[in-house]
Amino acid sequence: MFDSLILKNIQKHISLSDSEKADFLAMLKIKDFPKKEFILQQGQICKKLYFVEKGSLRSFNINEAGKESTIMFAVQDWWLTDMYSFVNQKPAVLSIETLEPSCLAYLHFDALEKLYIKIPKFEKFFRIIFQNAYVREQLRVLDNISISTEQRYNRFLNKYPHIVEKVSQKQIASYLGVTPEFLSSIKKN
Amino acid sequence: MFDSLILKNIQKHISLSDSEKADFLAMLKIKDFPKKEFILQQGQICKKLYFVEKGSLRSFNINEAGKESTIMFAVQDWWLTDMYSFVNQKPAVLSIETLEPSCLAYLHFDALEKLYIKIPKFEKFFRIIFQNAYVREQLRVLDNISISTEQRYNRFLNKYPHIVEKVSQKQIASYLGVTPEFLSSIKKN
DNA sequence: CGTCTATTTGAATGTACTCAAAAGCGGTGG
DNA sequence: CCACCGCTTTTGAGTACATTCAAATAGACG
Repeated sequence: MFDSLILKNIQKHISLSDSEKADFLAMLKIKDFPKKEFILQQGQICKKLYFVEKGSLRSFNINEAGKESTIMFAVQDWWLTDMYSFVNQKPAVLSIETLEPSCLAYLHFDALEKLYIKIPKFEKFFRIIFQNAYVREQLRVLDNISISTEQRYNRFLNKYPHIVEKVSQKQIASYLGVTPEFLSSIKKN
Repeated sequence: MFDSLILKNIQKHISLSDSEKADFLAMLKIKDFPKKEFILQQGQICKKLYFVEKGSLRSFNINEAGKESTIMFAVQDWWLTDMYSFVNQKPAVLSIETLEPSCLAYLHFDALEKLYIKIPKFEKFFRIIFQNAYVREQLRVLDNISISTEQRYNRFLNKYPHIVEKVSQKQIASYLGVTPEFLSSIKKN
């Protein structure tokens, strides 16, 4: 069987028989989105868990004061959703938009629940995915509270070179939690 | 069968037969620790996943500049470890110490691996635990980059009243990522 | 009671934001 | 292909937020 990118991603952590692959793919949907398309709007209930087959996206929050904060960028081979909204089925904290024309595979909330029952190995798969996501966010918290903005900017450049290519300075600033003006002044030095 | 706190915690998300409980408990160890005892030192390989039966703990990092940053506080009914070190079996980023005399249940890394195989339901359990932990950390990142220190302090007080009772101002400051002097000046207003 | 640490206070300094304006850049339509 | 428009990036001045350092006060604990 030809393995799409998402099957390769899954098989980094669990192995699947051909019939399991078929069952999984039957639940999966694939769709193309143009540039700057919103796939989730803050306040909606998030029903889908996305995987980036191609392209790039950004999830972000706009607070009461109107301040925009980028939570994550996602490029090819990344999973993405508003996890808070998805797992609790409560209004989304985040909006998600494409940064360029993108192809997304996704599982509906109900499909994932069925998948966990039909192929319990997926519990393991997502246990590992969430475990890694938890570690990643915890290390980001540590960066946020322990080092200077300049250091965090440099770490971002080193850690995510593929993302840097695709996003604006303004968006990086909103990921770091500083103003574009201040990030600009950092670069000068 | 009498259900200890940890069994109750687990059965919030999965149900266990008496024999499964017995298997699980056979892998679990329980130990008392005095106040201010280190259960993990930054740099060590973290071999254990802890559950707080009683007491309270703090995980924190000290960076090259000597700055101490609190990553989390854990009270009764919380799971705790250096997840980065535990899952990757690499040197710990964090130290963990008791804030008061505490009773901890814990699973050794190898025991947990066996547990996943023997009772696959635990994949589901920890999938949910890590999913929630991921959401929690992501929301903390959002707070860190989007709102003022004063607002974050107030949210901390509201969100974790049981923790506030047990920790010093200095430790809260290091959780928020500000100096104790500055937190003191915030309180004055 | 004495010691050690936490907390408060204040002055000086550095970090980051706000606001406004200019310069740069990319996409679109003529 | 060029001119224009809108958005991003830069620059700078003024202000607000946060740290550093030092010293005084208050609490915790043996």
